[in-house]
Amino acid sequence: MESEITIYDIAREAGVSPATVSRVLTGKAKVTPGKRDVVEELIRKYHFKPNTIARQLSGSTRILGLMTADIRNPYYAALAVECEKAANQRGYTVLLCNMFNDQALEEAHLEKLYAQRVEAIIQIGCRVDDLVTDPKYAEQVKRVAKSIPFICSGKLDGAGVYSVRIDHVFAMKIVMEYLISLGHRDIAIIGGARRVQSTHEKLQQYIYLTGLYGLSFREEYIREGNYAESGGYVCMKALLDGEKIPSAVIAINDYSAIGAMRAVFDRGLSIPGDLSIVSFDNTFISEAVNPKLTSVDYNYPEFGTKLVETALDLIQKKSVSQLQLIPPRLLIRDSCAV
Amino acid sequence: MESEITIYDIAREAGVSPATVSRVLTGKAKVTPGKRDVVEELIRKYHFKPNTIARQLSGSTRILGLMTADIRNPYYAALAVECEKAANQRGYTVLLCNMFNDQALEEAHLEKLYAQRVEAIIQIGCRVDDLVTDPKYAEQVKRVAKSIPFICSGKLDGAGVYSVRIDHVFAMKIVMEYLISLGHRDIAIIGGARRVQSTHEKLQQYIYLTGLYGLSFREEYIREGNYAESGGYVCMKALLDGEKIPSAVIAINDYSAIGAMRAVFDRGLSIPGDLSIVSFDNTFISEAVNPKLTSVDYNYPEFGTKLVETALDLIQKKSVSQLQLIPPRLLIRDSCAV
DNA sequence: ATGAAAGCGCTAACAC
DNA sequence: GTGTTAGCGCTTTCAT
Repeated sequence: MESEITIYDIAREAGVSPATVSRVLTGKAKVTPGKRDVVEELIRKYHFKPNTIARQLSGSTRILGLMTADIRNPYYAALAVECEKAANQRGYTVLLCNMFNDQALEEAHLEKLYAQRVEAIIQIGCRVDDLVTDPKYAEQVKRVAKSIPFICSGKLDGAGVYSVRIDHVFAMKIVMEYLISLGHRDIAIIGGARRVQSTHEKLQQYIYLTGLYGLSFREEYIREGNYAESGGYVCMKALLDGEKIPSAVIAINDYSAIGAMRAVFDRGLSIPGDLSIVSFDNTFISEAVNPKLTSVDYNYPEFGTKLVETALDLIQKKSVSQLQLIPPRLLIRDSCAV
Repeated sequence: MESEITIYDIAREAGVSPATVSRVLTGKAKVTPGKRDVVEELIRKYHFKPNTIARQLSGSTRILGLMTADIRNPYYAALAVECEKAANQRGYTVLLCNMFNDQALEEAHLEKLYAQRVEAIIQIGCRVDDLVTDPKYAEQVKRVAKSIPFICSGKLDGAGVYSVRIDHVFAMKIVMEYLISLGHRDIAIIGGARRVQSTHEKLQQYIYLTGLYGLSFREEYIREGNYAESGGYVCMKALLDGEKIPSAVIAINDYSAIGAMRAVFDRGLSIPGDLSIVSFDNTFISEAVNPKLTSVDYNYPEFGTKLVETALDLIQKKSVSQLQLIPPRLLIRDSCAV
């Protein structure tokens, strides 16, 4: 481990001032070509890299804080990666924090990002997903949002933060109308929880459309679950044991869908022969299972880009709409039939 | 957005010097209880958080750089998350960089982490996976490794870096011996590429054990693929079209396994009835498919912890073995039969 | 125990 | 254009 070289070393050897070295580094000011060459030559010679920390201390950090519920979940991974790409393209670095769906970690990371002086914080998942906002967390966020723009993929009532989220009402609409167009009248929805805003919106829309199109409405066609494979399995099992088996099932996400599929296969039934399935999220899972899942795609590149652009606009004090909706689209594959 | 409060503000209001505020912040020196209380009260009152960047500039950063091939891949996600946990538990923060399997990004991120003055760099995936090291990259790493410890999950010849990796030879051994104990004699291996060190080791061991146990050896039982679902599908398809269909197939990872399964099902065959399958990686995919996959688990918590501990030992100038092997284990589920 | 002051490595305002 | 000089916000000697 060697001691590190600084702009002073370069300046001394080049016979110029540190400021000049800084100028060629930033490229923001004119430098006589001759001197510039000498300095650049030295930089190359020593493989000199300016200390990012020092730069940040006397300027902006150009770092965006990104808090995700759990990066191991493909939904979050896909979105996080798009945010990272979008940020990088715009000259920003992303500092990623995993919350593991743990509220204590969520609070700790928020403080950490603030202490790190990131220029904006983007949160996807955890308490910003709740239907009814936790006032304690809203209070905490409100405080940091006074000095740093805060953008989330859900909502946080009372904190005055910005939201960029999927239009879940529309998502449900395209799914239902697709199934209806296929002739389905007995449609169930499984796997999510009402306390989650996105699921709540979908459920509301499901009920509304059931009425609108005069479909058969049954309480037991709405089955809450844990968003995991196990939840989908349990829900579908119960559905298959019910008095009237639906002809189509909407799974709240891909995990729930594969659990549901397993329950169907266990019963010796086939998909889409005996039962049609649609899911939300369109992670790689949709492509990987057999049959491939028809799924609602959340348009991750656009979603991530919008999240980041909103953050950057806010950093530049531009005025931004408090709520922006991303339109999802249906990807038709092989899991649905009449 | 408000201007930010500093230790000077706290010091002034508390009637002490900035140094004293710093002392209560770090907790490394004695402060008269009375003064400490006043300062702590003020810190709470203003929700003051010391600027991490300034702290880093005059001290250590306590940041570990983590470069992953692609965090969307569950294998990397699982490992990255364990590294993050291990680091956090030891008072370190992780700066995550995604390389998207792109060599230009790999180089850029390496430089970025160096410029960021992380205390050590851990790389999982990309060129450290190559069987034959890219001398250009080795050179670059060697340079940064002069001032920062570099640890990887593969190898990098000539760069003098540290390796913590899976014992792939042993991994292959437990898989083969398990299949042999079940009575299989016609075993194929699909999905990986020889130019990848881990796959190369497995293939060597496969050939060795095939000879040792007198199994039927056929060139066409070794089929290279792209580590993705599509590769597994193609390989299995070819195997099913071959003159002698194997009774068991070893897939290089879970993705390849599900592709292979799809090919088997397409053919109207069953697993494990007609064909047994084992995979490596044991990501959540193994649990999610039907039948559940018997898979080699890479012991992610231990793997991640060892990676981080090695980094921290190196930071503290402790002497560490250049190569450490993590023993994998076989998780038996439902995808194998006689 | 505590304050004054130097310094971490860079950028930027200000002269020249 | 370029050098000089202040900071950026904190930690850490060094006195006292």
